[in-house]
Amino acid sequence: MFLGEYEHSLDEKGRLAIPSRFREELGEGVVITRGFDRCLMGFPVARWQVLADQISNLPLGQGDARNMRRLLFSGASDLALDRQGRVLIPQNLREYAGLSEQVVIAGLNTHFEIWSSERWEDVLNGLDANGSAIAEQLTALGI
Amino acid sequence: MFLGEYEHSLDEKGRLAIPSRFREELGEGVVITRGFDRCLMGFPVARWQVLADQISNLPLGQGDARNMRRLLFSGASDLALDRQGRVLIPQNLREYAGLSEQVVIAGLNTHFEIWSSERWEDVLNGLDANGSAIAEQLTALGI
DNA sequence: GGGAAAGTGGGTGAAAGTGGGGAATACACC
DNA sequence: GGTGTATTCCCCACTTTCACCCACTTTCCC
Repeated sequence: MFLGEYEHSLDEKGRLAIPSRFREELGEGVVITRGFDRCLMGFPVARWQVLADQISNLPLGQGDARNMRRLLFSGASDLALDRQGRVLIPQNLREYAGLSEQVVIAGLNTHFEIWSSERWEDVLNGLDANGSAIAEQLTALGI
Repeated sequence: MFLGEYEHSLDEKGRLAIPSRFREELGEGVVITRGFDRCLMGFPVARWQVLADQISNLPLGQGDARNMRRLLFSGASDLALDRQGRVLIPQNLREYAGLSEQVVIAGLNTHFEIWSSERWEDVLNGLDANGSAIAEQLTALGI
């Protein structure tokens, strides 16, 4: 269960410390890939494999499915944490998500996302504006 | 069953004592999330997981649904109680709910809410003002 | 009134987050 | 083939934060 919002810094070498709460659930490795809306996604290896299988089984005929595969697989890399619990984010992924020094790591229950601080601010601000829509969706779930 | 209204204080370290009546029902852990109207919500872990699964099953394709998940899960936190029955409220949640020293914890049967004392006052006053409207809604429900 | 439990405050050692040095490897270039 | 640069993966070290423990005061209940 990945929960919470963490503001960490990307050092000069491009390393990012994974929140300690996440490390246990990740075990040895983590798969980082491109996500939607110019963020990166991180998965435990086991979950990634399930997801990868599902995507691979989508019909080749659908354009959306093809693009989904391009997004997910071409950017994916299986990374190990160093003794300090950090991973080296590949440069192409850093560029994709526009990561600079300040980075936000956000838990999303089954996986987590990595954002540049500025973009993350925008996401949160955009949500405030749509607060009522969220309330409605939650009500539909019986909360 | 979470019932009652408790006024507790948030200490300098951001810790909040959970009312002892609630502790048994929470067991070891509690999940605190952003709630509506700038309060925080607290759930027993088991109940939270039911909600989390429902939300996680929303379609990934919709931008709104993605953003809703980001708001909910990034604003959630799985916390353990210390031996004194307290939890450390993460700073981003403290800010969201505007918590200062005086805090109100209100039972809502299935979960509980955490308010800054000032805001809680406003809520109660609002109830006075809108009492009749609320009564009408209850009547509509056959209560 | 006495005892237990709840709420509050604070100290301390461990762990998290951060920065950087240096060896090993890969790569391009001369 | 040799050299120089860049990258990556190890360490180690520092600062800050947090989790844990202990102690005090107040409240509640018998």
